[in-house]
Amino acid sequence: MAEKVTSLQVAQRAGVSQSAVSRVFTPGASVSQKTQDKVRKAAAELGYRPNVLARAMVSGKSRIIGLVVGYLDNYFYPEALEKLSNALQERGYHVLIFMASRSAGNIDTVMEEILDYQVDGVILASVPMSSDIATRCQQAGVPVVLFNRSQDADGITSVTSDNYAGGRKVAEFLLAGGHRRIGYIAGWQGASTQRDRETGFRAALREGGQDIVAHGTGEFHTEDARAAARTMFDVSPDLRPDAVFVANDHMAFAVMDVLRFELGLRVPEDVSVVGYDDVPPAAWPAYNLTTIRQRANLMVAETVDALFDHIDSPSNATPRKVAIDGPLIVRGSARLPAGWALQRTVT
Amino acid sequence: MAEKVTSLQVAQRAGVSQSAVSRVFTPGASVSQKTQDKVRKAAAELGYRPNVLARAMVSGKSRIIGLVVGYLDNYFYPEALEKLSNALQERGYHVLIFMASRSAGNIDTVMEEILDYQVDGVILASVPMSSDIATRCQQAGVPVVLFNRSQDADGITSVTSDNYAGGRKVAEFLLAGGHRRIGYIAGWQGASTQRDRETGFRAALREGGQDIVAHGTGEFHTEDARAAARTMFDVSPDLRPDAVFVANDHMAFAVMDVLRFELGLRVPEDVSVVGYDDVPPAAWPAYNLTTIRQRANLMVAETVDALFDHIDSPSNATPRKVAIDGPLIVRGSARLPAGWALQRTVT
DNA sequence: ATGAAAGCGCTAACAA
DNA sequence: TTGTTAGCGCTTTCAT
Repeated sequence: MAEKVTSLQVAQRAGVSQSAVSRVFTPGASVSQKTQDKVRKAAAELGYRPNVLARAMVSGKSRIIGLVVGYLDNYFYPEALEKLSNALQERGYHVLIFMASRSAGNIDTVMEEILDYQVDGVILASVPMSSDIATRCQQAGVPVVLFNRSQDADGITSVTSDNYAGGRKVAEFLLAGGHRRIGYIAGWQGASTQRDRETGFRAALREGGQDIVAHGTGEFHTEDARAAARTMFDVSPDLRPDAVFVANDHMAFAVMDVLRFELGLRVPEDVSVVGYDDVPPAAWPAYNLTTIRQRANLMVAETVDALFDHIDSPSNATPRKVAIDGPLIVRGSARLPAGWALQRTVT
Repeated sequence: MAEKVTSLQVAQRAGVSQSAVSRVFTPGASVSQKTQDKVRKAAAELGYRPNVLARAMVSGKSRIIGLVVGYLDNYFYPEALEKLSNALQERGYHVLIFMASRSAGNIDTVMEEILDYQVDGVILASVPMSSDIATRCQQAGVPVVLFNRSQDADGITSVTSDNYAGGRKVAEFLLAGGHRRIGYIAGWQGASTQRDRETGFRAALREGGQDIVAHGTGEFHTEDARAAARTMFDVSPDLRPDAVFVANDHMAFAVMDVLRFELGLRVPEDVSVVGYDDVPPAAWPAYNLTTIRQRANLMVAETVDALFDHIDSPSNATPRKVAIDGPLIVRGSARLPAGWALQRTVT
């Protein structure tokens, strides 16, 4: 069991001062090649590695980013988390996870904990009360960026897909497909993603001379979505919507299941279904869901960029709101407008 | 923007020594009620919170657990991660994520990084080369536990489901269902989970007087599983297996898709399919997959227990290998043996 | 370019 | 119970 090796030990073995060792392991320091070599050799022999925590104490930079996440059952988040973590790792940072779920105590506890760790920045994803947390982090001088959620008023940086535009695209697609009775199953109203998707959707619908004929709320949860689907579709055929836009894929799967397996309806022959996110199961043949793609790679890149802008420039980085356009991925769950080609998606 | 508040400032405002403040925030310390009150009041007024990093430096305990994970696309892992993180949070610890994926540099880099952070313990999940890493951590004096993976030889603690028993259960179920041509689609051979599942499966099959008639390898990846399914089932009907056990759900979905949507076979009428893990999509009606449940809650609890045993007792905690039995969840993807009841699963 | 010295914010003996 | 005193391992002036 290798004992802890300190810079002092390396210094002694190399016959230099302790600060020399520190310099060798500090990117922009001034050390002679000779010292460099001696130190590196000694360090290698001893298996020395700088202690990140000690460095953090004196430098004030922990190289830790706090990621606060509410839940991972929407499969967009595991994907985002993986990419986020990878991107941060490449920059020499690491992700410290904070679950802000129902089970884990209240949000205030999480807030205090995250500050205790002296994180260099915070990313908030799928977190209820995002705005409160964000504000408190900023007050504490910790850069924050909201991932896949936005905040209207204040100057908080956020990265989302262009949910308004996405909602519009779905409406236009459904309109073009000749649908006359269009329904909408919403997510949690507290989320900007939900609100923007719905706003864009309804705006484009109205421009096409229609409006939604049915509205349900799934709260982004499977069970609620299921219930909403039953209420919306378990009615006489002439009252039944011929298409439904579901605020995210996670709920759309549940809705499709109710439609096909509980109500015996065919998708898309009887009802067209469109989702949002393009999580992996959307491409699975059993669902083959038409949906708006959230470009996780781009969203992550923008998030990391924005975060480091704030970290690198103590105060003069201006808050930004990035909305990334995502394409409509046309699969088989919605009737195709005349002239539209079915998109073969490689999974 | 609140400035950093130190224990010294709190001490001055409360009119006590700095160590008094420290004691107030140290669980098992001896402080009078009077001091306690004064300090807490001053701390509240100043918005003071102990600096975890400083504490870590002197105490040698960072309250950080390193979680090394290879990928999150098998949906068993996001679930596990969420539960793990919650369980650790309850104990005052937090999870620092290290992605050991293809993209992120080699495993050695990850190893060094994880040690740099002075983590109190390491959990390895779905990581290639687990054994190497585990050994190196132990050498560095950092407790390790393998999650959902085991190591035969050495004394490394691991927590898995009882994969051998699980494999047996599947075989017995298939045998009871009257299947005569049973196939197996394997996961990555480097994983103990794969090996144990296959070993148990074949052992029970042999006891029933059969053996697998077809074997494919999916490597735990969707695409490979798809290819394996094509090879195995795109043959003349008399050569075709009438049942297949797929080493995990993630691959089983892909196999079912190939069977139904590419080859036009009915499940379970033409082919019975059984998976392993019981991830959420297995319960979705579109798949309705019969599978062995990995009890994530129990596995997480055991993992955390084992880890803290090692953390709390520097050296005399004995390595353990926990294998948690998981039930067969009978759904509709496999033909029911006479007398077996279909299990209604609440999703 | 290098060493000496002063802490970063805290805990842990040690006295009192 | 309390205050005083050492450091934890490192970065960072400040001299040299």
